[in-house]
Amino acid sequence: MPLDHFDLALLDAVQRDAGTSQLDLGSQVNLSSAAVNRRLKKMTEDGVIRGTVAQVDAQKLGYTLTVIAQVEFENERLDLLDAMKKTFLACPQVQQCFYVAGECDFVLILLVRDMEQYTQLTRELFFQSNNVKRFKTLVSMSNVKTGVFVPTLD
Amino acid sequence: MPLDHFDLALLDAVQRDAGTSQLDLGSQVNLSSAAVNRRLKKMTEDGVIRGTVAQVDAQKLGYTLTVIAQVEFENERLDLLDAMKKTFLACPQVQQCFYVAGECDFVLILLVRDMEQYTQLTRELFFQSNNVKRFKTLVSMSNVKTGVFVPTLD
DNA sequence: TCTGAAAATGGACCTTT
DNA sequence: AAAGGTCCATTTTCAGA
Repeated sequence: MPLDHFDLALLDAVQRDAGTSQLDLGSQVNLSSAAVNRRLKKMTEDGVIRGTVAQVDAQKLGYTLTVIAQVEFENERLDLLDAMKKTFLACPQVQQCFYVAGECDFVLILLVRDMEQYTQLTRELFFQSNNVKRFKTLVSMSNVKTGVFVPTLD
Repeated sequence: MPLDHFDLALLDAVQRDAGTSQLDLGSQVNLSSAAVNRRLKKMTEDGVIRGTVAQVDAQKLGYTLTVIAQVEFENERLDLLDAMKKTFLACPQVQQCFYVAGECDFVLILLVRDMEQYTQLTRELFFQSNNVKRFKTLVSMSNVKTGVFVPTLD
């Protein structure tokens, strides 16, 4: 599954705008629309392209607050961690979750309507389990850069 | 720009798979494809839908490491912070960046090929400016949840 | 809501290296 | 073989009746 510079250029383009027609993509990278079609199909089959999603403006849906939470656990037993992972995965307000090495165990990015919803969520997510030693809350004042763009050139 | 439950159901669906045809979306939410078309068009014009993007597998492009960096500044002058924002925005390996209140100033999510690339980046991003007091590095052992999904129902 | 034109997708087939 | 190009059928989009 080697990716040549055509593939990388296509990945760059569709990560910016997945709505671009294969004809337009073709003229951007100097390829016929059929070749573009084949390459996109192959990269999708290979799992390089996992899918296409719409990006929704969180503000406009009332999610005005982005919160970063760092959660440290009492007990790091694998089954307990797995249970926490499942809880986080199932919570729609948890937009992202990373399990990290070092001092804190999970880093969460949460999208909430207001502080009240956040405090409510901390009860459900953190205190329900009885396994959270402490957590730290960072409130984003400005979402400088967001998205899921993967570098293609460097 | 009031969003009814049809709109929310559509937003939910296109955030999961923007490739779904309007006909399919229609049968999912009990609407004709024409109605789906009109609603999607309107929400795009209103900026509720900001666009559609392809999700690429970072691992498959060789970006095997996700790093979370917390950066604290010496001097919080507005022009210096703006300069940092621009630097972070321009760096492809900085996937996300939040400016936060409280003890640390920026939280970054970085996608890097290996630790060497990260240490190289810290030099370029953090030490070039001469304005970074300290930074903390958290290495993600497991990207439990990623994406840009905005809750639609709750 | 239905109909139809324009556009986009995706496969078949042929050619080149 | 592997990959590109052209052509064509099918599907999808999207505006007007």
